[in-house]
Amino acid sequence: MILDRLNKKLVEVVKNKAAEKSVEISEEILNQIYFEINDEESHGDYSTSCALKLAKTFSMNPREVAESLVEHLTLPSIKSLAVEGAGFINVYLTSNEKSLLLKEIVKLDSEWGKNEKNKGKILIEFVSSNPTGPLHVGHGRGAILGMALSNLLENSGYKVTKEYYVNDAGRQISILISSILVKAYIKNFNIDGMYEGSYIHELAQEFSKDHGKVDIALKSEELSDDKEKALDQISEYFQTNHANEWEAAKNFSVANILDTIKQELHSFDIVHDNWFHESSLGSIQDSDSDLSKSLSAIEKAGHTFSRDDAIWFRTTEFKDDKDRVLLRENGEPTYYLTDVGYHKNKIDRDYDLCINIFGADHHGYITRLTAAFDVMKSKEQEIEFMLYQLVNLYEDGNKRAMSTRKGEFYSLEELRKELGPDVIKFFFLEKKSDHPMDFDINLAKDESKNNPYFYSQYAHVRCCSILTKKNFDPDIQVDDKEIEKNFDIVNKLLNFPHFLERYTDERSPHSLVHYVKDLSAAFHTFYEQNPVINDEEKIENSRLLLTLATRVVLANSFRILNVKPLEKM
RNA sequence: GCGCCAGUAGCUCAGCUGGAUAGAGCAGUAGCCUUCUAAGCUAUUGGUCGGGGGUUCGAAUCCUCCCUGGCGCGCCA
Repeated sequence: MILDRLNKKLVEVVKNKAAEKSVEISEEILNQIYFEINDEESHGDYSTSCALKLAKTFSMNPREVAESLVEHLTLPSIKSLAVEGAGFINVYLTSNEKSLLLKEIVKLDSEWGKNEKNKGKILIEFVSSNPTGPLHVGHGRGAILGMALSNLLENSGYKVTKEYYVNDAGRQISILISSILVKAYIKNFNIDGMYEGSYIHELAQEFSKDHGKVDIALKSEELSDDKEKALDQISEYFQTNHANEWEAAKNFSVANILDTIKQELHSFDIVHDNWFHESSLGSIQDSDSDLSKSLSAIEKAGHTFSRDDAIWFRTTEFKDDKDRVLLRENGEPTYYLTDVGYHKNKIDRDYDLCINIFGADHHGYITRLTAAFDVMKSKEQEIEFMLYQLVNLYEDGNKRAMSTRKGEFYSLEELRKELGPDVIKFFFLEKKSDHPMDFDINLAKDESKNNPYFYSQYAHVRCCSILTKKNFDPDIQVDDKEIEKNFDIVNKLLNFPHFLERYTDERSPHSLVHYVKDLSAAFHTFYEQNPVINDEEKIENSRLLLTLATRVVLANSFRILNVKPLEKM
């Protein structure tokens, strides 16, 4: 890549200069010796401010430093170099170099933008919503983010495993099963806190069809006034008196709801490689289970203590505000311990990096999970978190009301049926994830340039439409002037791999969306001002080259964003 | 009270590992269709980057204090 060559050369020249002057350049400054990509033609294709940073070390003024570096910065692809402003060095590439690079893009096609620089194994966990109901819009944001980030990471060489953690044990699941059994067998019985909604009704109906009549002796009058206690009493009742039905209902409902979730994710082209069940972590009684292994790992490291008959993890040693219980007074593991056990399992599967995508309301969890991870991990393993905030739906300028009378969030399925999956993906990815988002439904439905999704797709469609009429011919000469005329578009296309690298390192898929919008805008401008199909063969072929390269880059970007590029509209 | 995230144009947001005049879209204003889809393009109006200090050649970007908003602070999951 041209930028890599430039940077290598620059560092070499700077080091020579330092040797000549017998001065030492600090590591910190050395890391700042590089060229940046310009988005404005006035400063050339690339520029560096390294002369300003080196001024002190070299005890010269910045412009002098720049001048002395420029003398030695010669490469065949460079047309000219200039020292401008306070001491910036600007590089102008030859237009012939640009033409050659564009031809390279076209040749590489879907490979353009990929790199193999990174070798690590990454586990990325996302969605992981409880199998107690359908996905809501907020889950959708996490799902879409996770998928795009996975694609970005894979694109730059990482080996990525996408995983969904299924909370198929614990109290919420018990309440779900109770809710279904109650709905199936008892009339007019309702406790605050039980799951509701049409899906519960349907599951109950289907379950009772398969399992015939069951006599239930449970009476609401006998339950505690405390609704939380009452919920547990119901679970207990079923588990002792109707153990078979309980087991059956559990398997049936979890499988069913999980299936619904999986289908919804599939309609967004989101596919996990692995569905990890909480129940597979085993029990604390089994010393070979992940649960037990994780607990003893922390104990062995000397970070636990006993208090009130519970076992605690001294997480305050890891900047947590309070210590955390791992094993409860009653001998049962806390939710925290199961999560620690899950992460022990991830560690043992030998990933270099574990990325967790969490709803921002779970951010309080980061410190304690990191603490456990750091205690249990081996060598250079790392953990990283990405948070996503709420999505507010707006329509006609008003916030759209919550979906159900229970104040639940809008379901993802409803939104998808209203808008289609791809526009939702594009909109969700456009905003930084760790920021609450206002989603404008009217805008998402709009089919004009106001809607960035359509605007970007339309650029791709225009490329395709031209290319069906005539295609770029590599055997016909290209007019370098035509290439040079279109700085914006060429600059974006040539540096695509660098941009992707940055977005990967920054974990910022939203930047890729902005890139796509910018490239689309540059292409629309080009389209209006440069009729591609043309009598001048060389000019036509040059414009076809630009069109084809744009189509390649837009398609590759859409692929990473997990959005299907349209060829016709 | 403590912690995390944020406050940039009328609106929705980029820019934040410090760099050359703070960007885009919408909304506003003025233009462009016998020509590859006008589902588009061009020009233009609009900002003491929440406020005060500091660090330096240089701060929207780093540090610090304050103000405002969102979220979180269970032997729940």
